[in-house]
Amino acid sequence: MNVMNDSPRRKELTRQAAQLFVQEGFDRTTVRMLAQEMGIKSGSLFHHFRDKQEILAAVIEAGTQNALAIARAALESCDHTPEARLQAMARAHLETLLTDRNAHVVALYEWRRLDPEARDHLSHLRDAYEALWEAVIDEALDAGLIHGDRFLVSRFVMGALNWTVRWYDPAGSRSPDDLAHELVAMITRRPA
Amino acid sequence: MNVMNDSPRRKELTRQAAQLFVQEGFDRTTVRMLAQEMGIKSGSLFHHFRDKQEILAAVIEAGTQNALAIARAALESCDHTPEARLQAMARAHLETLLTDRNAHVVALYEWRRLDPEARDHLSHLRDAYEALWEAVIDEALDAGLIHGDRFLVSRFVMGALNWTVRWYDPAGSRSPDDLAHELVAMITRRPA
DNA sequence: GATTTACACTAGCGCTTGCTTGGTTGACCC
DNA sequence: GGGTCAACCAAGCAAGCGCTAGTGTAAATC
Repeated sequence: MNVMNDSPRRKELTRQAAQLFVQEGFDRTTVRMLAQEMGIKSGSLFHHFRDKQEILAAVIEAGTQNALAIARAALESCDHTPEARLQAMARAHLETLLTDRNAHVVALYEWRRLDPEARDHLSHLRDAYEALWEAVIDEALDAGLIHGDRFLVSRFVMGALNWTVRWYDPAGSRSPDDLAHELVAMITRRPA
Repeated sequence: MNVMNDSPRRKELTRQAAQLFVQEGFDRTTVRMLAQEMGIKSGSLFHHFRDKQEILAAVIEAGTQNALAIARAALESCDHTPEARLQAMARAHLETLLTDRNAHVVALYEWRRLDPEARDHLSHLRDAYEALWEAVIDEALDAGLIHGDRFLVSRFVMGALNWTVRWYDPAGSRSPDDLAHELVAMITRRPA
């Protein structure tokens, strides 16, 4: 057995699993369906993953790592004004929906299906991502760019952004940049 | 069999099912678990519901009808200013989380588990609810209370509100009225 | 050339699933 | 006091589930 390594093969299988989990939901996706999608037999699947739960954890971990990397890169390469940083974070968040949508949908919808150990491990990753957001929102509050309760504002913003996976069409006419711009304009008190 | 009636018994069973669906998720909730929670045997369940899918549809329908009724009542009893109406809608939305949280969580998380016919029927109900929101947002836009793209603003607001089921604690110190006030203040351009 | 490693296969075990069947119970009704 | 009917039950079926055991094999490593 080959558990918990980072082989390219395993990464590719994880990507394919993410798509099925989105289509069918984790519980409805059987190991036989996963295997067929991957072009192998169901028994062979357990060479790469200890059990079905581990596939879910791998999908969510990959998505969160990706989001974290994109957000960090965006913060490093943007202007250091609170408004620019706010917008960079929003755009980065929406860009992950382009590059890795399946994993993010799974992370949002199937989080509760993780067993306690995996949830514990992954919640640290997610906390790191949310900490980035809260820092940026704190700066915007301090600068007087936005007003209100720190806790509530960050929850409302995260909600608005996470909800986009329900309706955002990457093939449509609106770019992540447009959406980020509109969102920042909505919550800041200056005209867009 | 007794399908698709509105007996009080069925309503009570639906309420109990909602709780289990929230705790375990629809797919993980077995008919035996449902029956035990209801104090009957699993076979008896199919006297009240044609199949497991119909229980899910009943839960979601009850929650959406409830939300629609509360929102309509709130709009009728509030001031006719755009700001008051916006706030009344937000507060009504959050109040449904107090009175009928389980059903709403199920509607948000398990919508995709509905079969096509049920989804078609229920999406009309949901559209009616969202139409209320879009009308109120249109008024606020026309009045210059908020600015921006009509479609995007309503999606962002719905996202912020729907996301509250993830973190809002009804037993905490913040009332639905507080939250509604803060949200409206965040998106309108006047100080709170 | 022998051994190890990575990856895949076949076959199926033990269990749970949603749902059905055929029948019982007790309250109400003309 | 026979008939009706909603509500429930015991028993179980057919299908599908996650996962395991044991084996084959080609490539890499020694």
